Amino acid sequence: MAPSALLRRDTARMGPVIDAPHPWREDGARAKAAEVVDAQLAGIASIVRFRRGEFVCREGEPAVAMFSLASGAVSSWLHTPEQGQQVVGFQFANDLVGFARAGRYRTTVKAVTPLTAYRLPVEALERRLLRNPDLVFAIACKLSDDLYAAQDHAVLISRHRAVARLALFLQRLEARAGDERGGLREMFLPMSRTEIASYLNVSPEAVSRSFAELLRQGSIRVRERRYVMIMDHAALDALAVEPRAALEGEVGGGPPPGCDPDDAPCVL
Amino acid sequence: MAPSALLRRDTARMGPVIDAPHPWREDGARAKAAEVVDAQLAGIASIVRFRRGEFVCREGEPAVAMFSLASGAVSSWLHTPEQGQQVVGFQFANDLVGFARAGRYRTTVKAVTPLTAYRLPVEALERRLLRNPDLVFAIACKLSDDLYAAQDHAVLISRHRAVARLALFLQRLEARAGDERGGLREMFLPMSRTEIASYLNVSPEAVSRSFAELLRQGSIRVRERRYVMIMDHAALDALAVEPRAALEGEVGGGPPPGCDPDDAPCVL
DNA sequence: CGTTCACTTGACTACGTTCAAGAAGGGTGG
DNA sequence: CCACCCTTCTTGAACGTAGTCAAGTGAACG
Repeated sequence: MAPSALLRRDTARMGPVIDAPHPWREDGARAKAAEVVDAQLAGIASIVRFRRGEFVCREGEPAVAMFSLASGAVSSWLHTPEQGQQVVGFQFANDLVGFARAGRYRTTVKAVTPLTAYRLPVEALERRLLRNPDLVFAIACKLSDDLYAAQDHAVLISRHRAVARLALFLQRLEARAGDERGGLREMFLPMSRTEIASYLNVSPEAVSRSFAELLRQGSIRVRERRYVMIMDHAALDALAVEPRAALEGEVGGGPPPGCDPDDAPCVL
Repeated sequence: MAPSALLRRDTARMGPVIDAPHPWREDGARAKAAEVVDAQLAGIASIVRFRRGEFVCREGEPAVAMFSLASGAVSSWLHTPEQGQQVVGFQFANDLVGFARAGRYRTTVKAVTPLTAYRLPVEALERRLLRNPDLVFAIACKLSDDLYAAQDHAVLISRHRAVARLALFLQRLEARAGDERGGLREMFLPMSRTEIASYLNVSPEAVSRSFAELLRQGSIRVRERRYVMIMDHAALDALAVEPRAALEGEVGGGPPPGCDPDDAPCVL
């Protein structure tokens, strides 16, 4: 059962789930009692399954539906200036994919495992959204989570050493999969080395070398290439912290000397 | 008036503005007639001003309000593993900042120009949100815009040549500032070289060298360090396209041979 | 059992970082 | 108004790390 850590889902309830932390509650409160929100979606959702490697949607094509992932994992891709594409994120159970701009999908979404999802047609979805503030609010919370993940991605690929990126990546995956459980835990990496390389923005070779280095120093243990156990979190933390002078200490030193001395912003 | 390109705002109307494109309309339709949405916010907003270098909010502090920017520009910072901080985005007039997670600000927001903003206390804001689906919907659209910007940021800093990053950055700034206007246009860069460096994830030295290179080849013209005019968009495009083998062509070749031959996902 | 693709390992090159020093801009004080 | 100071920015030179090309290994599948 270890491999399913990233793919697990509460199978007791059925139907699409929009589950995100509330931005302004300090405790771990959810955006809204999930049952209420999900009931709004149950009527318009249909179950779809994808095989590994299949596309859930493609960047630039007309956006006809969104997808709430029930089980499995996907990678989200974006075209790059040089005609290639690049992984900008991974999504798992309970995540929402298929976001659109100007009526077209923003990213290409590809199943990296066998996938089960709830398909939510946009017309019906939009009708419900404009009548249920709770539902939109829950989706907004989900969106901000995605925003934060994207920002974290930028921070991740700002580490220079490839091992540092991999170390951070593995720790975040474990945090996402493990949540509350402590102790040593093997986790399943559903994505290929190539996809990891694209996400970390390093060459596949560098990913290999970084895995090798982590193995060499004993911070991780790898089985069958896709099962990873973190043996030494501290060592990984140490790698993530690089000597690089990334604007240490307080940001930019506050108001420059040229500004008025009174500190408080004026409220009119 | 050229310098105000990035800072301009429709001064005809007053009050906070939530203005984002509708995700599912192909034309440039807005999320909702702005007047309706903004009227909801007018009652709870107060005007605040910040001087250059002042902080609108700080990462980790209790989130008491959000801010709708009326004029000026800000930079958003995130702490990095090595105790430093890093620019994850720039926001301008009509943008929303001060997003939170678990009751605390997610980023540090710093004014890079004199700033005017509408302050929206979270309690009042949340009350309005939970009663006005249109309002939440508009904010969700804004959030997805921010998400896309963050993803684009990741794509931007995936270019390894520093000139490529700068070229892309300048083009995006111009696109954001200029919108519809064609032709040569000088634009104002409100942020410092150091902030640009942090956002592009290169050293300040590399930013200098990249500016020098763009100048040398005549693609841009710079005045007083902060006024830039793009002379040759094609040259900048060419720089942004690097030889790098970034997974060219179709992503990952579709379903691997191991999968069933039938192509369509099964809809239950 | 053979073929294919993904992954790994090795050597060379190139770009950016770093360290160090110098130039320029803005603000303050005289 | 000018001179001074501080900060920011620019330029230069050596090092380090990842990219690239190339070959080799392993696994998965037919």
